[in-house]
Amino acid sequence: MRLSRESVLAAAFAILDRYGLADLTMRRLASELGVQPGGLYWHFANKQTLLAAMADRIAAGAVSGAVQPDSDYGSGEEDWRAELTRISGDFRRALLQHRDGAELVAAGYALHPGSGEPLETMIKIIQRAGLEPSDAQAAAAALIHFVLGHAAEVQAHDQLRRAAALPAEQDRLPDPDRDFTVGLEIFLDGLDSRAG
Amino acid sequence: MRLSRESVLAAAFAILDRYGLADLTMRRLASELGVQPGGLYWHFANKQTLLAAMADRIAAGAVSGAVQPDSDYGSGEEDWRAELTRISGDFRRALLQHRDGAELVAAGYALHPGSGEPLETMIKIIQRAGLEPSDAQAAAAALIHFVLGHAAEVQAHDQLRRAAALPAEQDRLPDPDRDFTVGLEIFLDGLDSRAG
DNA sequence: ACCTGAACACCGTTCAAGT
DNA sequence: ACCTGAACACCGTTCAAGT
Repeated sequence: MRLSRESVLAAAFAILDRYGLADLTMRRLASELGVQPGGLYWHFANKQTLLAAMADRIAAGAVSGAVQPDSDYGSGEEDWRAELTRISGDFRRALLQHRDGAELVAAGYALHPGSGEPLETMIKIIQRAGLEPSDAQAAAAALIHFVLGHAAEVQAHDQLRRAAALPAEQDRLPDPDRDFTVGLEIFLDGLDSRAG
Repeated sequence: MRLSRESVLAAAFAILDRYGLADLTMRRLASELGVQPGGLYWHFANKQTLLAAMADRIAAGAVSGAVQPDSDYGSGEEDWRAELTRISGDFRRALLQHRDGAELVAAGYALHPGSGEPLETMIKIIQRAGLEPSDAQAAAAALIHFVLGHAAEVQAHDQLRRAAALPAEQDRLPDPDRDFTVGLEIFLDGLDSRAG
């Protein structure tokens, strides 16, 4: 079978989901595709580029739902809160969709910060909430960092459970969903203070 | 010269600061110490253990300043805000002290979340501010995630500048210090809402 | 255009054997 | 107790050469 960027990406995601980021090596990926390691380098310049493409795909999946267009500006004064809640939840869900997704996206995020769709969207919404541009940018970055860190912690704990081969859902984190909600609400309340 | 946990750690920090986390390999560390790679494994079970020890040391350096003891409880009702500001700033400074410090601590943080001194201290302060324990835990985790993510972004940008060999302080991030302050203040305002 | 073969320069870790 | 020597089982990347 012929290779393509798409088939390489698909195989990469398959390895990621089944075995985790540590086992996603170029050699393993090649052997899974029935190809020599060097063959991959015709489609991706290097491993970093491949990982960045995966990260972009994960992050892009978080903003499928269209955001309130600017034309609907005056439709509601508190809509920014609902929109920020939704997009943060979507981003979190996208990260948790793939094993080690948060770590992968966080690594890629470092390379070209701002390429991430969620960030740009959040900045706009926060500006609409009443913050000036530089504050909105700082606030959006903070929100992204919270979501990434939260998801990374959840997935790190998943990995510990796997390693220890814990039988049941025993020592789960107390309540990750609630931790996320609480953290998000605190942040939104803070935004409210600064906007009002 | 005889090896020791301490001398190994010192050499590891020297490599970290001079060449970065990617160049901190067991083999390089061994050669820097004039020793065979296998020799390191008498002092540290594996690389992960060594990195965790480094992360602990960085994080521990952030809480050198003693925190308001519980006995001084009633000394001021808004002290939690100042204390949280100080400890967050200390933590951030500790992370930025060593090259790739945030990435290192974040990775170790995943292994035993809660071992970090800063987290425990923050939880106590936030409880003192009026949040119930489970909320305080979620809030402190969120704050840690923000600081870690912020510092990681700053250092990732440092690395990009190094790689590109940019001549001057040109394309610095707009203003990392301000971004940190803004993000922190938004979070503290949110805590205030929830506490009051 | 797309991939193979084969090499280069590395890794982390183990473990008998030495001192 | 502490380290050497030497191996094992890997890595990412390059690049002439094939098709």
